[in-house]
Amino acid sequence: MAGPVPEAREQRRGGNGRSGRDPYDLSAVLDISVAAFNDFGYEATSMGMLAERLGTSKSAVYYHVSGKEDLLRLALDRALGHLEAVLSEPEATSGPAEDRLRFVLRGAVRVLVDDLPYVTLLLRLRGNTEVERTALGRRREFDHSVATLVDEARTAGSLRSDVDARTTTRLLFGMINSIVEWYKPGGPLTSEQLADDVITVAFDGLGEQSAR
Amino acid sequence: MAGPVPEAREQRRGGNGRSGRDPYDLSAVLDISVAAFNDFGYEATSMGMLAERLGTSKSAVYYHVSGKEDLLRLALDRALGHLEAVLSEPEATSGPAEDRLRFVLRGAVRVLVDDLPYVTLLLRLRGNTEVERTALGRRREFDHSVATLVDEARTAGSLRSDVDARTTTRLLFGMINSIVEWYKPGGPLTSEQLADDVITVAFDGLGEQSAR
DNA sequence: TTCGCAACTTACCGGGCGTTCAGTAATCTT
DNA sequence: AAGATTACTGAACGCCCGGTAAGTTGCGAA
Repeated sequence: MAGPVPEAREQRRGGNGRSGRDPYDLSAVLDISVAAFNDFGYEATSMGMLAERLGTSKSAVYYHVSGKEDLLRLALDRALGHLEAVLSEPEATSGPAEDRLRFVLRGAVRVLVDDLPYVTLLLRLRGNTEVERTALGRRREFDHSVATLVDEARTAGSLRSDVDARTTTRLLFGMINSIVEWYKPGGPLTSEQLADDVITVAFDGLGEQSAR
Repeated sequence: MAGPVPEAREQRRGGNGRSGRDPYDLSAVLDISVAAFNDFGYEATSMGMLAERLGTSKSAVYYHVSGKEDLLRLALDRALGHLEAVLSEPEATSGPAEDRLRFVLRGAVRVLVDDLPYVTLLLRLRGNTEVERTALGRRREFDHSVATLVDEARTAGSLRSDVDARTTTRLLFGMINSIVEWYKPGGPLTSEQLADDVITVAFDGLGEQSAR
């Protein structure tokens, strides 16, 4: 339970940095911090624990970031940036509503898996500070965009209309977001296969296969 | 942002207690504490904040419970007890696998809604302390029981078999558990209607209605 | 009228938290 | 070789946390 995590040293800059002292760079500090935040929860993770995992001192961390909250802000920016990028891709902005919806869902699963720790952190926010509330606002905007897509697909007749649209969207997100709680990269289930499964279950349900 | 929450006083024992001083009883303290834990997160909620919401002092809280962790343990016991009770009901233990699965899912949604704050707290645990790890163990056992049910329904041919059983179960739980993040009791959506919607979407999917 | 107990209140404690700061060694620049 | 810069170290700071000890109040019982 003590001492630096093995990967910590390997995530240092190595020989390609300007210094021969093998220092940390920001992204290595961020990676390890986010992992710790997810293990213990953001509030329950102390700067001392971060330092221990990084194999340095508390004050060394302050050379790279301005504080604990800054670390959180950087991490959330990354997760949100990548999620929002999905909505900007051409396949998300033109074509039949159902196709755009499927593309965005697939993209969301991809980002979720590629940036798993970062998105995990985002999805567990409680909104205690201004940084958290800002991030939650951006997340709500993303959700809203997808909800609009669901609405359009419903109107176009691609989605069932006997269940409330808002409920539909939320159950859909619930399913997708839950991935962060159990998906382990490197396991037998690839991210592509996972995305396929999500789309299949979401659109066709768990019941025995129909002819669709 | 300061002072006791209005409901605090109304949740006191009133005239039916033994004392005429209108004291708190344990369940009122628990209700308000769990609400605070959900608002701020368990770690981020201090005993001082709880006292403020209850309209008393920190040490008054210690008259009712032995500490912060005790409060957590009591709350988690309640949520887990009610969830486990669903599995013990006769409709969950006999009959066709698909019927038993539908009954348990419906029951889980019912408990989730009836004990919303308590189950919310349970679903957000990180396992930092022994109390949390014990609760997570019981929750895993519950999940495992439902996973077994899913397996049986698959074997009986009631569920699709082109998606991995483990993935199926997890997406199913993801959908159901997400309810705690958005369902507001007293709104237009009743808990019965919600349970119907969950079962419908889970089994038949979001796609346009088939003939099933 | 006094007693006894439930239900507190006020005052406090040690400890860990996030953060700061002065100093320093190693390295790059000139 | 000298100076500037990078990347730290170690010791402290003040604050607030969970928890406690001791005294006080209000009310029912005798």
